[in-house]
Amino acid sequence: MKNRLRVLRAEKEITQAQLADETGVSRQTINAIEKGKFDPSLPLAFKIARLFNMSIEEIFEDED
Amino acid sequence: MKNRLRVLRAEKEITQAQLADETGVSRQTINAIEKGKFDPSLPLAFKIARLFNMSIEEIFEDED
DNA sequence: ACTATTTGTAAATAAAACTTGACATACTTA
DNA sequence: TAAGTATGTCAAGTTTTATTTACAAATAGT
Repeated sequence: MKNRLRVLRAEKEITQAQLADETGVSRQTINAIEKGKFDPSLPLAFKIARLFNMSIEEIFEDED
Repeated sequence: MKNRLRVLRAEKEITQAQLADETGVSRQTINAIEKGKFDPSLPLAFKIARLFNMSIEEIFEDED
Protein backbone atom coordinates (compact mmCIF):
# COMPACT_ATOMS: atom_id res chain seq x y z
CA MET A 1 0.00 0.00 0.00
CA LYS A 2 1.58 3.22 -1.18
CA ASN A 3 0.47 6.70 -0.17
CA ARG A 4 1.01 10.34 -0.99
CA LEU A 5 0.98 11.45 2.63
CA ARG A 6 4.48 12.82 2.61
CA VAL A 7 3.86 15.27 -0.23
CA LEU A 8 0.40 16.25 0.91
CA ARG A 9 1.78 17.06 4.31
CA ALA A 10 4.55 19.10 2.72
CA GLU A 11 2.03 21.03 0.66
CA LYS A 12 0.02 21.78 3.73
CA GLU A 13 3.24 22.60 5.51
CA ILE A 14 2.41 20.71 8.63
CA THR A 15 4.65 18.45 10.69
CA GLN A 16 4.19 14.77 11.41
CA ALA A 17 3.50 15.68 15.01
CA GLN A 18 0.76 18.10 13.98
CA LEU A 19 -0.85 15.57 11.68
CA ALA A 20 -0.63 13.02 14.45
CA ASP A 21 -2.27 15.44 16.80
CA GLU A 22 -5.10 16.29 14.47
CA THR A 23 -5.83 12.64 13.76
CA GLY A 24 -5.44 11.51 17.31
CA VAL A 25 -2.53 9.12 16.93
CA SER A 26 1.14 9.20 17.86
CA ARG A 27 3.81 10.86 15.75
CA GLN A 28 5.46 7.51 15.16
CA THR A 29 2.26 6.11 13.77
CA ILE A 30 2.14 8.83 11.14
CA ASN A 31 5.78 8.27 10.35
CA ALA A 32 5.27 4.53 10.02
CA ILE A 33 2.33 4.99 7.68
CA GLU A 34 4.26 7.48 5.58
CA LYS A 35 7.16 5.08 5.30
CA GLY A 36 4.78 2.28 4.39
CA LYS A 37 5.54 0.17 7.43
CA PHE A 38 1.87 -0.56 7.88
CA ASP A 39 -1.55 0.62 6.78
CA PRO A 40 -3.82 2.85 8.79
CA SER A 41 -7.06 1.44 10.07
CA LEU A 42 -10.05 2.34 7.93
CA PRO A 43 -11.31 4.94 10.43
CA LEU A 44 -7.89 6.58 10.54
CA ALA A 45 -7.73 6.54 6.75
CA PHE A 46 -11.05 8.40 6.73
CA LYS A 47 -9.79 10.95 9.21
CA ILE A 48 -6.66 11.60 7.18
CA ALA A 49 -8.60 11.87 3.94
CA ARG A 50 -11.03 14.30 5.49
CA LEU A 51 -8.18 16.41 6.77
CA PHE A 52 -6.82 16.82 3.28
CA ASN A 53 -10.25 17.14 1.69
CA MET A 54 -9.55 14.14 -0.45
CA SER A 55 -10.86 10.67 -1.06
CA ILE A 56 -9.03 7.72 0.40
CA GLU A 57 -8.20 6.55 -3.10
CA GLU A 58 -6.55 9.86 -3.86
CA ILE A 59 -4.18 9.38 -0.96
CA PHE A 60 -3.71 5.63 -0.65
CA GLU A 61 -3.02 3.27 -3.50
CA ASP A 62 -3.52 -0.44 -3.25
CA GLU A 63 -0.77 -2.28 -5.08
CA ASP A 64 -2.09 -5.64 -6.23
CA MET B 1 -18.83 2.93 10.43
CA LYS B 2 -21.84 2.16 8.30
CA ASN B 3 -21.78 0.45 4.93
CA ARG B 4 -23.99 -0.39 1.98
CA LEU B 5 -22.56 -3.86 1.53
CA ARG B 6 -25.77 -5.67 2.16
CA VAL B 7 -27.70 -3.92 -0.60
CA LEU B 8 -24.82 -3.92 -3.06
CA ARG B 9 -24.50 -7.64 -2.58
CA ALA B 10 -28.22 -8.05 -3.12
CA GLU B 11 -28.06 -6.02 -6.32
CA LYS B 12 -25.25 -8.17 -7.60
CA GLU B 13 -27.18 -11.20 -6.39
CA ILE B 14 -24.23 -12.88 -4.80
CA THR B 15 -24.05 -14.64 -1.46
CA GLN B 16 -21.87 -13.75 1.51
CA ALA B 17 -19.85 -16.87 0.81
CA GLN B 18 -19.23 -15.81 -2.78
CA LEU B 19 -18.17 -12.32 -1.78
CA ALA B 20 -15.93 -13.83 0.86
CA ASP B 21 -14.43 -16.09 -1.72
CA GLU B 22 -13.75 -13.32 -4.19
CA THR B 23 -12.14 -11.13 -1.56
CA GLY B 24 -10.18 -13.92 0.05
CA VAL B 25 -11.66 -13.84 3.53
CA SER B 26 -14.05 -16.05 5.44
CA ARG B 27 -17.78 -15.85 5.02
CA GLN B 28 -18.13 -14.82 8.64
CA THR B 29 -15.86 -11.88 8.09
CA ILE B 30 -18.14 -10.54 5.39
CA ASN B 31 -21.15 -11.09 7.62
CA ALA B 32 -19.51 -9.28 10.51
CA ILE B 33 -18.61 -6.32 8.33
CA GLU B 34 -22.13 -6.19 6.93
CA LYS B 35 -23.58 -6.20 10.41
CA GLY B 36 -21.19 -3.46 11.46
CA LYS B 37 -19.43 -5.57 14.05
CA PHE B 38 -16.10 -4.25 12.85
CA ASP B 39 -14.45 -2.50 9.95
CA PRO B 40 -12.46 -4.20 7.23
CA SER B 41 -8.75 -3.60 6.99
CA LEU B 42 -7.83 -0.95 4.45
CA PRO B 43 -6.59 -3.53 1.93
CA LEU B 44 -9.82 -5.49 2.26
CA ALA B 45 -11.83 -2.30 1.86
CA PHE B 46 -9.97 -1.69 -1.39
CA LYS B 47 -10.69 -5.19 -2.61
CA ILE B 48 -14.37 -4.87 -1.86
CA ALA B 49 -14.60 -1.48 -3.50
CA ARG B 50 -12.85 -2.74 -6.61
CA LEU B 51 -15.24 -5.66 -6.79
CA PHE B 52 -18.21 -3.35 -6.90
CA ASN B 53 -16.48 -0.80 -9.11
CA MET B 54 -16.96 1.83 -6.48
CA SER B 55 -14.92 4.06 -4.27
CA ILE B 56 -14.47 3.18 -0.64
CA GLU B 57 -16.43 6.28 0.30
CA GLU B 58 -19.38 5.12 -1.78
CA ILE B 59 -19.57 1.92 0.22
CA PHE B 60 -18.36 2.82 3.68
CA GLU B 61 -19.44 5.84 5.64
CA ASP B 62 -17.52 7.16 8.59
CA GLU B 63 -19.87 8.37 11.28
CA ASP B 64 -18.14 11.03 13.32
C1' DA C 1 -41.53 -32.34 6.95
C1' DC C 2 -37.03 -32.71 5.11
C1' DT C 3 -32.96 -31.09 3.02
C1' DA C 4 -30.00 -27.67 1.31
C1' DT C 5 -28.59 -23.11 1.35
C1' DT C 6 -27.97 -18.81 3.45
C1' DT C 7 -27.31 -16.07 7.33
C1' DG C 8 -26.31 -15.03 12.42
C1' DT C 9 -23.20 -15.19 16.29
C1' DA C 10 -20.12 -16.72 20.26
C1' DA C 11 -15.73 -17.79 21.40
C1' DA C 12 -11.10 -18.20 20.42
C1' DT C 13 -7.00 -17.01 17.68
C1' DA C 14 -4.14 -14.34 14.91
C1' DA C 15 -2.61 -10.32 13.30
C1' DA C 16 -1.67 -5.81 13.06
C1' DA C 17 -2.38 -1.14 14.49
C1' DC C 18 -0.77 1.84 17.75
C1' DT C 19 1.93 3.47 21.99
C1' DT C 20 5.89 4.60 24.76
C1' DG C 21 10.37 5.69 25.20
C1' DA C 22 14.65 6.16 23.78
C1' DC C 23 18.30 7.49 20.79
C1' DA C 24 20.37 9.01 16.46
C1' DT C 25 20.56 12.12 12.51
C1' DA C 26 19.90 16.30 9.99
C1' DC C 27 18.68 21.20 9.65
C1' DT C 28 18.02 25.45 11.27
C1' DT C 29 19.22 29.60 13.82
C1' DA C 30 20.78 32.26 17.54
C1' DT D 1 28.91 25.91 19.36
C1' DA D 2 24.95 25.13 21.43
C1' DA D 3 20.14 24.57 21.43
C1' DG D 4 15.78 23.69 19.27
C1' DT D 5 12.93 21.48 15.89
C1' DA D 6 11.72 17.79 12.63
C1' DT D 7 12.37 13.24 11.03
C1' DG D 8 13.96 8.13 11.21
C1' DT D 9 13.97 4.05 13.56
C1' DC D 10 13.90 0.36 16.63
C1' DA D 11 12.71 -2.52 20.36
C1' DA D 12 9.21 -3.99 23.08
C1' DG D 13 5.08 -3.89 24.77
C1' DT D 14 -0.02 -3.23 24.80
C1' DT D 15 -4.26 -3.40 23.06
C1' DT D 16 -7.36 -3.22 19.79
C1' DT D 17 -9.65 -5.58 16.24
C1' DA D 18 -9.73 -8.14 12.18
C1' DT D 19 -10.36 -12.82 11.00
C1' DT D 20 -11.26 -17.79 11.76
C1' DT D 21 -13.53 -21.94 13.56
C1' DA D 22 -17.54 -24.04 15.01
C1' DC D 23 -22.17 -24.19 15.86
C1' DA D 24 -27.10 -22.39 15.84
C1' DA D 25 -31.01 -20.24 13.54
C1' DA D 26 -33.51 -19.04 9.68
C1' DT D 27 -35.08 -19.31 5.00
C1' DA D 28 -36.17 -21.43 0.63
C1' DG D 29 -37.17 -25.29 -2.26
C1' DT D 30 -39.11 -30.03 -3.19
